Amino acid sequence: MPVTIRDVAKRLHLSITTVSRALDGYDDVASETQKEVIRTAHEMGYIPNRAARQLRRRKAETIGFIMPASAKRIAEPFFMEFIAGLGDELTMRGYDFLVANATTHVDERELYQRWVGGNKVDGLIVTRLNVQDWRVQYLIEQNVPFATLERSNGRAIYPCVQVDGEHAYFELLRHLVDNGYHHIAFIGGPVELVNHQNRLGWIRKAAGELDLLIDPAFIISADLTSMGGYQAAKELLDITPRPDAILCIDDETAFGALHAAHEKGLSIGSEIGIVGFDGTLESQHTEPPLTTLDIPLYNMACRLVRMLLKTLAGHTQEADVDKIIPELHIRGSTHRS
Amino acid sequence: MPVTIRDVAKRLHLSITTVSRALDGYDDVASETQKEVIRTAHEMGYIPNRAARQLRRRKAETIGFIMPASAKRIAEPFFMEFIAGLGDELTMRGYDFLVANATTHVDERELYQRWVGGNKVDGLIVTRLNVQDWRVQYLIEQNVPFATLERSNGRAIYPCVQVDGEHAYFELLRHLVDNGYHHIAFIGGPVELVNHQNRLGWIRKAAGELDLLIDPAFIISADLTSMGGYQAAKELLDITPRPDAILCIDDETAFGALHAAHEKGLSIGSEIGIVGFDGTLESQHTEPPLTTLDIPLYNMACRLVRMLLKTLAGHTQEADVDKIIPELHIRGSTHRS
DNA sequence: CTGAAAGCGCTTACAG
DNA sequence: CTGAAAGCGCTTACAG
Repeated sequence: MPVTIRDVAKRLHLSITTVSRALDGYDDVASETQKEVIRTAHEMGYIPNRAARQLRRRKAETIGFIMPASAKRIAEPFFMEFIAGLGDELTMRGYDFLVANATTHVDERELYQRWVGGNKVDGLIVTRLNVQDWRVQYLIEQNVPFATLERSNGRAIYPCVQVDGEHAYFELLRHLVDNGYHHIAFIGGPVELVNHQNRLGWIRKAAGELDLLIDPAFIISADLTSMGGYQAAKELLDITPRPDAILCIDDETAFGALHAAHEKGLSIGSEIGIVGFDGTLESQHTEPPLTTLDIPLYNMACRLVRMLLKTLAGHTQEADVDKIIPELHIRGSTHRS
Repeated sequence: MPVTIRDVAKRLHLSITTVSRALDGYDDVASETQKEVIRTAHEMGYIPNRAARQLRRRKAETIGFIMPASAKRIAEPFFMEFIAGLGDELTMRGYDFLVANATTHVDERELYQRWVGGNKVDGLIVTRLNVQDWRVQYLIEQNVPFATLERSNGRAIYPCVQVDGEHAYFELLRHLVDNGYHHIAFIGGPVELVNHQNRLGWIRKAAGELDLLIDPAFIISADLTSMGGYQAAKELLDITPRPDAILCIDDETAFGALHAAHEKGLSIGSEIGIVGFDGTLESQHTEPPLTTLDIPLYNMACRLVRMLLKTLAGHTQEADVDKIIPELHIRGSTHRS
């Protein structure tokens, strides 16, 4: 039987009201009393029952994250790094972190409804946004706070962290051109993905400025997995004449592309350049190490949490938007020696 | 304002008692009434408030998983695959899944206390067990149900999934010998890890049966990350004469070892063999693809959940132990052509 | 500065 | 078969 506030009160001959207030740091409690209460509670191993507190306060002190259904596997380095950031920041602030992923049995929409309807979470973090995103709409309708990685279209205001890759892609393309790569291909994800459109847009813009033509046949969609990247790259490499540089929407896709290029017997870094996005730790250890645009995923996740909690606390000024500039890491996969 | 059980009762001119019972499928409710209630509740978008239910039932309907502090990063493919399995199985069964990881600010023990003391979880999943494991002790003391991946020493009974790699390692070593590898090295993890001891034990046993000597200098510990594997492998490869095959405690470590071998200019698969453990999806796409012992992490996680829920339901017979036999996947990293 | 009391939304003996 | 009532462990106006 866990220790309750009543036990603590009894021991001190106080009312539960006072104990509760002392523990919560109200200033209308004698500081002598407060000290006593805190000490005794600690001694007795009192830990507030969360369910009771939630019920009474009508707050869950919990933030949720639902793996986007588009994610074939949660196991992508991207998500783990991101989730680690969310979890750490939330834990540190005394919040709980609820995670779920859609399955064949339970779909994404149902999960949102469960959590929102059941008052299980005070807010949500949403990633992998689509240009039109029903999740954003739903949460706005339900009046549930959330923060997102990237933004969908529309003028709704909500806190988000956005990547601005324009300059980084320009740098990347200039590096590629300097190293003799001229026939650029792109393996993206589903086209409705904000990340797909943005990254492709930046590539096109940079290509324009550098007078590079991008063959439309060299723009292709995969599913953000290494297997998808592998298959897409195989297709690209079968085209004649074939591209000499493949930019991938993320590192995971690039891992598969590396594999395909090796299989074709191409010398990566001289005959073919391959580039990822995210700067995952794994990208340092591929053969050859992967050129990538590095974004601080862990920190981005922490920032999202902070933004969301700020919103919950009601300190919402206008739209809270954080811009992240990716950093170009040039490695062996694009380096003609 | 969300719909409560009271709203549903009012609408139907019933008491909340009856509504509650109808929804829970008690058999002392007229089946006519029950149908009505269920239909109306659904129509009105009623979703039970979890906090209230938890408080009343004194159950959280939540299972927790705390990332072991020994994990440098949650971002390891191993954990993601595992967590995906836990999450899917729990979500499917209507349970919530709480995740946390220790940080510099909040230590592992504190997290356990928070969850157990605060009644936040009904049970826990524990991984990466040590030979002596305080978590197991603590949970037994607190009388909190849990299930583990691998077992610590001692005779306590609790449900667990265990890998039995004896045969698979024998097969692996025979394959290595057949391919001309004779100087075996092992990059493990912290020595107190059950996985470290078991895997090394199986390797030693198989080596004995095949009359291979293992140089003690070739047994070395890293930290289960690719960076750790990279550094450890560099050290191993500097020894003269150097090992010609490196078995790693997991795939992640092996990724780093591959990198180190490439850097040294060794031809992997002919001059040096490298082997992982886990069979992560990433292992298919390394250069060369990685020989590994494949275990069905996702399924193992699902099984653990089922075992744990069975325990919660009180169907605990004797010790519930599942044995997993790894499958040897021979790939280019150990294949002399 | 402290306490008695109401109530968050459920579940569950108990009575009828 | 149905309902009135107690209570899970807290928080928080309100009174003193």
